[in-house]
Amino acid sequence: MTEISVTFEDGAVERVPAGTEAGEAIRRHAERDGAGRRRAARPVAARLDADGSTVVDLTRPLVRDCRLTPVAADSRDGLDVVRHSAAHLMAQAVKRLFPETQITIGPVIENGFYYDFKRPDGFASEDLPRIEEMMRAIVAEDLPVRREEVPRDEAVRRFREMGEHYKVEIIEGIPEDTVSLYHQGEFVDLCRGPHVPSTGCIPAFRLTSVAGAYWRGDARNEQLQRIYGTAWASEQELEAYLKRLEEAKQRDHRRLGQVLDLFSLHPISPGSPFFHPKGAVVYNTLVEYIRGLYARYGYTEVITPLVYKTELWKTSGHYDAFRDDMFLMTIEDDEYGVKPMNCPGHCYLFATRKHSYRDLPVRYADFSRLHRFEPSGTLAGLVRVRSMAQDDAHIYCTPQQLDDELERFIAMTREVYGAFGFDRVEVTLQTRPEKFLGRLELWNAAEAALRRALEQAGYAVTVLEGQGAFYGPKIGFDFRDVLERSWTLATVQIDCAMPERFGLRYVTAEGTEATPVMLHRAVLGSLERFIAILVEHTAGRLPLWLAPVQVRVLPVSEKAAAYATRVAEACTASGLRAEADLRNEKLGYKVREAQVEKVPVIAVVGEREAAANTVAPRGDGAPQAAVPLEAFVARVAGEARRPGGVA
RNA sequence: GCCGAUGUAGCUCAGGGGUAGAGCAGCUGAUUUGUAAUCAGCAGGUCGUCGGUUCGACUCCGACCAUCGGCUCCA
Repeated sequence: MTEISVTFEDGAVERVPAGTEAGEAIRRHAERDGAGRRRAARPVAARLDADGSTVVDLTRPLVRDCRLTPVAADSRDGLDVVRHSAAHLMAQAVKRLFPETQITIGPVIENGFYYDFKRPDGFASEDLPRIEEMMRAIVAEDLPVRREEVPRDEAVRRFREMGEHYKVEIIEGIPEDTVSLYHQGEFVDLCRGPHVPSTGCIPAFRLTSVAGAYWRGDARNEQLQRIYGTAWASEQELEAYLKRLEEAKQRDHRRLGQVLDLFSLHPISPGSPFFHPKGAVVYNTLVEYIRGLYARYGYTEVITPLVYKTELWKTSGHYDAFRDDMFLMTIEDDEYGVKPMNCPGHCYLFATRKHSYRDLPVRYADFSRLHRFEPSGTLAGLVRVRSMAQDDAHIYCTPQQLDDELERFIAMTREVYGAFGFDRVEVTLQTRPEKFLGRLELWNAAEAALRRALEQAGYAVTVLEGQGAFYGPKIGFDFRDVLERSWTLATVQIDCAMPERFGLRYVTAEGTEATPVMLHRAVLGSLERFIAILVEHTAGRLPLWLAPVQVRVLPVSEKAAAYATRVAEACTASGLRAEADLRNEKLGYKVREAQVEKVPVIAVVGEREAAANTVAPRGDGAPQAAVPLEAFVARVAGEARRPGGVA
């Protein structure tokens, strides 16, 4: 029998007969290197370098010389394998408990996996513990997992016999002539693999939720039942993950929004937040901040109607695309709508007078409230609402000014992200979708301009083909928060349709008329969503300049009440949002409450401070030495200055 | 909109076919407090809404509404 050489990471070379399984080769190597065996966790798969760096089953026969690296369960690749195998494990358990169920697909996702099933009665949450129990039983059986390669027609025939019609459909769509199947006990699934060598190698998992999902992700197709699960290399890691989820819940803006008394939602207007006084402070302070920047970046603010005849959106093209998602009403035989966006209104505003190239660029900023009839099932806190406002603006300029305008916008975005300390930003370029308005050459020029601007700004860009708006391509600035979620905040879009559809013109230097270039742009995006993201990112500890209450003065007893009031007034006189907590409570109680409400500056005053005209600040959870009142006010007022002011 | 779950006092939650309970918050009083919860008393609920079953429904059934987790969508 011919022998082959298997080279390991440590340089050791193992001579084994051709056809030896990868797992066997790893075992031999580990036996020779006792320390290594102790060091390396039990592998769940192997990386076969000579074969295109692919991760393969431990049961894969080695046929030629190769480099082989064990893949441990707790490695990135290993977790993928474990999770994929957990998905198969779940499908097997489901088939045992509910044989009438058809299996479809079951991929790995971040932190876990899911499997989509077709079952006439669907699944209830109570089914999950039963399925989990069966999964544990199958783990205990430690069934070997076996890979089999079969001709595609053969696979189709077998799955058809099993009544797995979705699998048949999937296999029929595979171009290759041979497909791989994975067996474990009585269960067989179409799969590329790799998988763990046996069902006993799936260390820790939990089923988390049931959901509906559409076959092939298309709402026109029938609905399947999706079961989500999470799987880890050990029980400890599973527990740690579940704990992280709990902690994320503590930062949820819906919870904090209540604790901090920022906003509430009421069934009387679903998806339309009520901003409480404190929430309104945050909201308005953000608007004032952006207004301050507009003064420097050359925007002019406008105020435009909330309600228009629908003719407006028939012209813009929105009516066709979004009619069902608008608040519409008929009055005196005319159909009206509440505006879901500002752009068409701004086009009318632009057309109220004749423009010269000398007027351009025109930059209309608008903080109007917008209303969109978002489907009921999609509403979520401040993140997905029916009533919202953006730091919206539309720029009309000449083609020659376009590059400068894009550069100016990127500069403003950078300034804002810098002010919030958002340093993890990814940029996407979203190109022409299948359904689009406007001329192709405009689209091509617009996409080129956006590319140019991003290159100029030095961004590494991810291109999302076909993800642009129907009227133009866009750039998205995605911010990744502390919970590793990505949010598109700023966006700029070049409009390839509206200027022509609204017949917008300006007079050129040559005395001829031309169509202006139109940009749509926002930096914060929706104020509602921005507030939600900021609250979660900061765990409710908003930056001082945004905090609804910046200073709370706590008198030690009633004897210091008058002085506490004086301190709060001194703060207010310096432009700070300050209040004195004069309630008849012990100091510890008031401190606790101020901490829970995340008031950034706590100032304790007792008889000592009153006598010395000082305050005792409480920084990061600990009391500090008393400082003179004036110095305290000056320091806090300085730190609370809104960013972006003219120096 | 679709699938699954939840809905009891302002908030967090317990209860269960015979017409509701706690803690916190609120109010009143006592306490005058030195850095994360002082004590006592009082008050507070058509048990999400509507309909059905029942002698009787907050509890069982149905529809609807809202919220949560997903799917689709997101100008």
